[in-house]
Amino acid sequence: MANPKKAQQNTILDIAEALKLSPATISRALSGHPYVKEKTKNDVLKMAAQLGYRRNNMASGLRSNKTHTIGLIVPRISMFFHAEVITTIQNGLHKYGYNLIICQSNDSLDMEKELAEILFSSRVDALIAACTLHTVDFSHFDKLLLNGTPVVFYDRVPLNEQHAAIIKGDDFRGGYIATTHLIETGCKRIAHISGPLTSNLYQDRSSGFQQAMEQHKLPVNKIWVFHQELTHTNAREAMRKMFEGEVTPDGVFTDNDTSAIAALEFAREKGINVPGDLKIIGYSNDPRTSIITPSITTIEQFPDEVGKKIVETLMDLLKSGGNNVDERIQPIIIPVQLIRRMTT
Amino acid sequence: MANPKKAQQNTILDIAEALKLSPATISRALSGHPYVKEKTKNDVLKMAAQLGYRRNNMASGLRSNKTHTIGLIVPRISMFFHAEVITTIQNGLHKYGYNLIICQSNDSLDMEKELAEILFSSRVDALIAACTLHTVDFSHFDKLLLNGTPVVFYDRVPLNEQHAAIIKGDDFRGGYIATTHLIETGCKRIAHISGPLTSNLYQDRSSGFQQAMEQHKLPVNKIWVFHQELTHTNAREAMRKMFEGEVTPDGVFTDNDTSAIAALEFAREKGINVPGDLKIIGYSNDPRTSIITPSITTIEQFPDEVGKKIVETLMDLLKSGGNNVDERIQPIIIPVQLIRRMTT
DNA sequence: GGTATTTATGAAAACGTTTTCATATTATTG
DNA sequence: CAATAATATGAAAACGTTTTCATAAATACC
Repeated sequence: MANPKKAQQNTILDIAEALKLSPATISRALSGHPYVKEKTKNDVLKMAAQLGYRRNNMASGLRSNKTHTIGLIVPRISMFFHAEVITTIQNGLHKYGYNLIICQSNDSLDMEKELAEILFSSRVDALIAACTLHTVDFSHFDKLLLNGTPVVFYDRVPLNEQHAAIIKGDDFRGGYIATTHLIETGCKRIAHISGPLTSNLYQDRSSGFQQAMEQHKLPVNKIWVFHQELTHTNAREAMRKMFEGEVTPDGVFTDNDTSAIAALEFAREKGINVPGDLKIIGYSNDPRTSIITPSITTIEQFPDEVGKKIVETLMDLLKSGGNNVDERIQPIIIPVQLIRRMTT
Repeated sequence: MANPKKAQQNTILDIAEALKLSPATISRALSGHPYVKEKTKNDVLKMAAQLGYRRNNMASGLRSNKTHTIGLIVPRISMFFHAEVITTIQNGLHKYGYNLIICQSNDSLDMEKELAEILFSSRVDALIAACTLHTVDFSHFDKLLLNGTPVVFYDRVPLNEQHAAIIKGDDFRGGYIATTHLIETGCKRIAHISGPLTSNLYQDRSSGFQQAMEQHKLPVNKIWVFHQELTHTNAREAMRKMFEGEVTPDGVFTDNDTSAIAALEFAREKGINVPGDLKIIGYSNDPRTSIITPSITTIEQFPDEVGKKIVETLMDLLKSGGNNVDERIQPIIIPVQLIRRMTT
């Protein structure tokens, strides 16, 4: 068992002393510098293992200005989409020898700002961020960018960012195909439970919704369009309001699956036949949508693809060392797909 | 917008120069040292803000040997229980000025070992770990402990660790009350779909199961007891095997909710009446269990409490600076609770 | 009013690496 | 075989803080 008396850690100097070599050579041997004799290298590696040596990342990072660490800011890791993206990113980065510091903003703008500062303080080599719903001004990321630190935004992204990479789902198309699907399955009176328009996500999905409605010459009933935080209770409340009216919707498109679940539960309780009298479509393909009865039609966002693209982009940016930053980086759009289930 | 030309960062020396003070004073002013004039402190703070100064954590950490960063190793962040625990930990630590590096082992022992090394390299002030199912030997954490770095294990924990703190749910009692509940609702032929016995979790839940059965003088049918990775397909396969036989179970206790869901789906497909002919109880109170029809009875583990206790314990350990390590730290057991739903 | 104490600051060392520069050794070339 | 190039190593500076030690200024005490 471990002896918890504070033990001083072995450093590069201990290896140097043991082998009668200079610390410089040890450093080179450990980091695979070409100009170091094969034998020396082996000796060093062996001695390092023997002494249980482990590089001190702070010393290394301070001197070399590289931390091999990448920061990630995300609203909530418990959201299915994000959990998947994060896992893909982490596994991807690991292959390149990078570590990930995962931080949650809890969808609070203040927290997001603070986390950006903290990650800057930690001198992460790059930053990945999925912003808050309320993030309209993205200037708290400027310090990183100014410093030449690559920043990749995904999901909730800035609209006019010159220097950061942007990766997002095709939200316009998502909104469009969801709405079109409702129309094609016979809906005439379609409601839209959407998120706040401060976020590009809901702007785009709303535009998609609008365009599909227009194209099929269907009127958009304004009191059936909600822009609100996409919580279970908010969605329920929206449903309650709509079904108080004389004319009620025969289709509901919600911008996330939690709201779709709430809508379905409301319908079940009120004895509204789904999909007979009311069709429901959600967004994100949360595992819960396939488990509930009836299972919910939704939009798949391919978190895996998003994650992969983020890693790929990041590696490019890190390799180019902030050289190609002058050319405006084009946003990358990941396609979406309709997953048809029993609610439509 | 940000100018991406590599800009050198402002340091403590820039502030010192601007104010004609020494770097030492700046450092003291910024870290709230008592012996610094109020006016000086204000000047420094103002100038720091003006220059957009942010402490370099690597330099700071290297010198002071404190990183204000805590490492977390977890099998998967997407597991509901862990996501909740992590969120509580992160929010809790944030209040004390600590940051969290979240790492996933993907339930791979090799990865867990590597992550422990990496986090040691980063000289985290402490480590929190929920181990792999296959972690039997915990010696890869010894280097941290040897170095005086506090380690807190939770969920999947070592059994004979002298120096680390241990926080776990009451798995024995969980197994016991789940089984007892099945018995009390009339089950006579109870199956147990459990995880591998390498992990304390499933050892304890199995013991609870055994004891409840014995106490009620019910026989344990060995071919109805499974120890396997708790995946959807494994659980399905177990169900298939059991329901091939002549005598079939009238109650199934599964050690996680994914398996319970699989069992329920199997029953639905085969037209087995739940809870009439078969009762099912899961473990963890995953949100999916309350959404599925019929909703699944399960065991609540109070991830929030676990998270809070972890933070509390950690802060104690960090305050005491590894002084009270000689007294064996007692494991902390968090109570569990039966959540009765429609499958029993 | 002199001594002791507290408060406030600076100079310089220290943390553990990496890297530049210099130099020594070995290999290659004509 | 001399001259050049490539390989291999070491000395010392550097990264940006914190902290120890020293000292100066202000305050308290008898």
